[in-house]
Formats: sequence, C-alpha cells, structure tokens
Amino acid sequence: MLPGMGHGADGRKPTPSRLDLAAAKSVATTLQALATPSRLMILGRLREGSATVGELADAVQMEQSAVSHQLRLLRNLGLVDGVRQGRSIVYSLYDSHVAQLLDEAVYHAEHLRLGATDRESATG
Amino acid sequence: MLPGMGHGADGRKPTPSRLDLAAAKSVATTLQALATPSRLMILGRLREGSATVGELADAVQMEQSAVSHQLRLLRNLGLVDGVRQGRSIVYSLYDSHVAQLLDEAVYHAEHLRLGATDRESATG
DNA sequence: CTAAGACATGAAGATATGTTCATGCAAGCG
DNA sequence: CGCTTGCATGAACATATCTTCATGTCTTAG
Repeated sequence: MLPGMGHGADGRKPTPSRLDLAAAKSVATTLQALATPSRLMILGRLREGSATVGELADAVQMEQSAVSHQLRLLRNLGLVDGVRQGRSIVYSLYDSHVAQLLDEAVYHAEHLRLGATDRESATG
Repeated sequence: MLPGMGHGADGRKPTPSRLDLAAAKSVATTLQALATPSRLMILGRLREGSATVGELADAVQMEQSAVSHQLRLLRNLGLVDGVRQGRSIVYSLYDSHVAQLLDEAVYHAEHLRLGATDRESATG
C-alpha cells in the first residue's frame, strides 16, 4: 500500500493531493523507467506487439545483454512481462496502463518540447 | 478533466508511430525531469499554485541552492517559468500540459506500482 | 551426455546526475 | 553607498546509471 496518497477505491481520484516524499519516490522510480532512450525504445517497440529479446535488441540496435538488463529493470517495475516460448522469451507490456502512460508521455513531451524549442540556448 | 480517461480532449491523436532514436531522446529528456523525487515534489507543489524559490525550498524540504538548480533544469526544459516580483522570483508550471503530464504520470505510476507491489522480492 | 541457441546475471568502467559549499548577482532599504 | 534579503551559478564530491565483457542457466536437438 502506498501511504499518503489513498485516492479511494471508487476509481475516481478527487483532487490529486500534494505529493508526499513516499509518493514522489514511487512515481519517480516508475517514471525513471521511461526516462531513458533505450528503455523508451524498447517499450515503444513492445507497444506495437510482443517481441523476443533478440527481436528487441535488433529493433533498438542494442546488445542483447544490454536489452536483458533493461528488461530486468522494466520487469521489476511491473512494466513488462516475459514468458518462455521454446528457447525464446517473449516480452510484452504488462497492461494497458503502460501503453497509456507511454502514449501520454510522448504526447505531452512533444508539446512541451515545441514550447521550449530554443529556450535552452536563450539569453541566460 | 479526469486523469486516466486519456488525454484526448480533441479526440484525435496521430497513430503513435514507433519511436525513433531522436524522439526517444527528446521524450526521455523531458521525462527525466519528472523522474526524481525532488523535482517531482517541486512540480507537485507548483501544481497547486505559483510559489517563490524560498517557498518551494520550504515545501519540499530542500536547500535553496538545490531547488534553484532543479528549477534551472525545469526551466530549460520549458516545464516551469519564473518571473521577478520584487526580490523574489515566482515560479509556476509553464502550462496545463505540465500539470496534465504530472497528473497522468502519478495516476499510472500508482496503478503500476500496485500491480508490482511484491514483484521486486519475488522468488529469485 | 555433448553441442548450440537464446537469454540472464555479475562485475567493472565510463558517464551522468544531484546535492552541498562558497560565492556572485539583483533588488529593496536607510 | 553599504547592508540585508532572495535567488543563481560554478566547482566538487558522492552516487546512481548504463553499457560491455565474460560467464551461467535453460531449452532444444541428436
């Protein structure tokens, strides 16, 4: 159970109360899984459908080992799930929440990027 | 608006095509701004309304310097904006996208956490 | 059992990141 | 102008993170 952020079992979240440290840590941990290009691409690929580690490695242009390490991380966070199929292991997004979070993250991130296109090298 | 119902206020977002490396980097960069407890708490506080650096530092229990550093980062990413008001500088979320992304991130993160509560210490 | 394929894991090294410390810059006050 | 308040900035240190290398485990085949 997450302390400090109970938003009711009615499925409706009233007003997103302020983030306490525990909640912030929890959210940060999950978000960090989406905060790196490699994992983002892995998830992006998985969003289109299940794939084996080899396929993932090929899709994201990474070493098999690196992919495995990231998959382990994603698995521990409950973002993906892998099942054996013969000698391969087929990974897929854990549920629709992952896909949604991914979509929304991309969506907002793009918009935010547009709003801050050249803000980075603006007059400091 | 209700988080979790999807962000499609306009109802149509282009088919989230596969993430290429450039897009992944961009999204990852933005998401990384939300991937740490400190920044998450700063944004969480800002989500409730504007605040000066001092107020933020007090709210999130951080040194003023640390807050400033993080604000600089958030500002460069276009997530927050600060304007002078006397000796203080009042910060606020740049626009509703930030608030939305924040809400949705929290929402999904919580759900995902619930699904993976004890996955971390599973039979290993 | 031996051999090969597919994936996982541990250790190590290079980077990146976040906080702190000391200091600089800006604004208000007398 | 000098002093105080409020914030920003740079350097440094501790930590976390990601990738690579070598090796282990599990599965299928003969």
